[in-house]
Amino acid sequence: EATNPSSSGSTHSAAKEPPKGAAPNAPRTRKKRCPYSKFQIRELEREFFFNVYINKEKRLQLSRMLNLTDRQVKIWFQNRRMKEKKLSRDRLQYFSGNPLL
Amino acid sequence: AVMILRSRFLDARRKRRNFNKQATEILNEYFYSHLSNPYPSEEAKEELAKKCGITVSQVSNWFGNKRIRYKKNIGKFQEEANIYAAKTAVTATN
DNA sequence: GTCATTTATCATGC
DNA sequence: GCATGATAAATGAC
Repeated sequence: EATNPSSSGSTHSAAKEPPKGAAPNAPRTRKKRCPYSKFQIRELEREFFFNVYINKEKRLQLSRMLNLTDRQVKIWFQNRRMKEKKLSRDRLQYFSGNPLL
Repeated sequence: AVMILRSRFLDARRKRRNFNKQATEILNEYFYSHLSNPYPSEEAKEELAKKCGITVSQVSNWFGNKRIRYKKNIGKFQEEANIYAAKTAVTATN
């Protein structure tokens, strides 16, 4: 559980980034989805528990600690808020709409 | 008792259960009759959900999976496409 | 920022 | 063993 199953611990450095300017042709390949490690998830969840919205300062700090880009951290918080909202909707429907089985 | 329900709810999300045949029929019917634009509106999703006895989120999941899996291998779904095309053709003539 | 979506991955059914 | 439904990263519209 301690180590990162995703190779090399870095989820972005090895990934493809748009060429710095060498190739004007831009077939910007979508970044391959890379599941985060347990450690990364735990730290992200820990910060999410404190505040659902993360400021830029803590975001940069977290991204360095977890070896993620600030963009990845930002998007993770966005997705996490959507997940929380969906969980609330499902809970509401589950406990109100159905008789207790 | 509440805790039992709560725990059951929490891990019930990824405990997959296949939809019944009738629900799959309804979803496929809509998908193949809107193959040029298989993106049901929010209202259409709600109606499909009610008819299928599932949630709107499940309808969205089904269409998301269906679109990409169809696009990724059209040939595999050709037979299925013909079946529902014929079915909608029959209902159209009636 | 939200939010529908694409894509890959996960977990289960059979 | 794949089919299938749900979830996790990533993108883009607005």
